[in-house]
Amino acid sequence: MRARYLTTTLPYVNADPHIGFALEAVQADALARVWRAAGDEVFFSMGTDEHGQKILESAQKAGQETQSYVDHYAAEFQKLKEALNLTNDVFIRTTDPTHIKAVQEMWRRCEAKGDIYKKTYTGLYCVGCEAFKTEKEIADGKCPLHPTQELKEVSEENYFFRFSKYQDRLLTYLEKSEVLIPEWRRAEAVAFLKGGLEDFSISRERARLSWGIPVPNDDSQVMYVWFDALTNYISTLGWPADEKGNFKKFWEEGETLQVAGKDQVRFQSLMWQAMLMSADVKTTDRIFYHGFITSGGQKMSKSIGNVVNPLSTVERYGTDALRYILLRHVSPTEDSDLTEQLMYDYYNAHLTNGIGNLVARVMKLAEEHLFEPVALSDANASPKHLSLVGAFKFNEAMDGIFQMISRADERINAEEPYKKIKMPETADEARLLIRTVVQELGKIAGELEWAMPRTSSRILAAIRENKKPENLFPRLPAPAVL
RNA sequence: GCCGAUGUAGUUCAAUGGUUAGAACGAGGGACUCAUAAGCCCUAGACAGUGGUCCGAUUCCACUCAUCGGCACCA
Repeated sequence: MRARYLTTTLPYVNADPHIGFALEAVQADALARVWRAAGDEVFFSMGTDEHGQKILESAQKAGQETQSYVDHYAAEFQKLKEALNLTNDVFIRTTDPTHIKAVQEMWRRCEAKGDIYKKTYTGLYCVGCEAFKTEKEIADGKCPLHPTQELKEVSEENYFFRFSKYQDRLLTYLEKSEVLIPEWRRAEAVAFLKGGLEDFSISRERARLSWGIPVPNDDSQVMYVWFDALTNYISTLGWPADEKGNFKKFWEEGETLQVAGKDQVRFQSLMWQAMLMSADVKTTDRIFYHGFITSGGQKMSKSIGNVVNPLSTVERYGTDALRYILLRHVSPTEDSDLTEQLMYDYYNAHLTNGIGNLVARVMKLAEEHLFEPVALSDANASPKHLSLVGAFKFNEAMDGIFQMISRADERINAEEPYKKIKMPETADEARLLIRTVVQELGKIAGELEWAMPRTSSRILAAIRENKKPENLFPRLPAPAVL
């Protein structure tokens, strides 16, 4: 048994939960469940990133107080826990007082190391947006949102983090195996490092951006979101006070794993690790980067109308159906496509016709012909499947489980217990066969716990009661054609 | 433009330097009936393009094209 720390990234709460984040959450949850099943002690953290310019703007646009705006969205993201049946132990919000204190302590430590200094930052400022614009945001030298106004070159004093100082140590960090998964993403991080690191700004003038964590001993500045948000990975454990000892147990002495999207390499594997080095905190052991979900071969966007919303998908298909789709039909590390039609096909072919129908046919036979429930030996996932999940091969583990379902169906067809039960001379043989397939079903249920927990327990309950349950995955009407 | 990843049947994926490139969904056909008109069996169907290395390439290399990510202050 060992202590294992697991976290997703914190989604930025200026929009509804994205299916890509649901993927990240479900992958992390699968890992947490598999580890617990193996006897490990797991600390699984999730949360929301709630500070910064974009959120302030979104709140203003919505005509809401910033705090109540973020409260609303934090609640939306917490709904995911129920909707996806997630087993995260904590939900950290970057507006939590304990997080704010932790970030300020992080700041003090980095400052004490001489890694925080003040410098004049000059950028192009759009008066209309009341914000600095990055090069990418500027078209033809103008802000696309306010093309009639000239951008102003504005300077302000900000604090900077001495990122450049950590170039060599980061290179060394990246040499360790499995710090980046998949391994080939390392090249990207190394290339970034070798391009030379620039110190990054970690504060803004409070006059321009009020929605942030105050900089210690400087009321005129608030922290920029990066410094704030990244610190959540340890503030969630109670760092620095660590009254419950979770930080020591799970971060310092345990194994740490972060799950993030493939666009996060720079932030998670470089900037965050440099901050940890500066604060003399252990770096993250492993960071797993998942791929993106596209829809119809394109990035999801409201204007295209191809957005797959996780909450409405759960409403239509159910929690375990979405978990199933994300774990089996989405590649762990490559981009994958999901459309209404694809999800409907997966649901029908494998859940309704597959596991759902198998449970119905087996339990009907059992209910009618067995005199007592079949006793199950402990239903646990097989080591083979557990290790596949532990190696982030969620889809391969799922393939293995669904092969067991096919084999059970094949067996029933081949051995025909439903026919043999009707003839007195083969009735006993039929009952034995039925017991065997019920046992097989129990095994399948045990295998499914980490992936489809409710389905797993419903199957086990049906076996215990020796009763055919309500259809697990009812047949649904086809989706409207787009 | 540079770096990395991906490109395999209608669709979603897999494998492999060498006999017939696997599977699932969908499609067509068949025998059955315990089950959610489900399940089972059979059939048809593919290696992005060009060039190279090699006795032999889908697999290795180069280039082209397409998609995605990165190339720093949007997280």
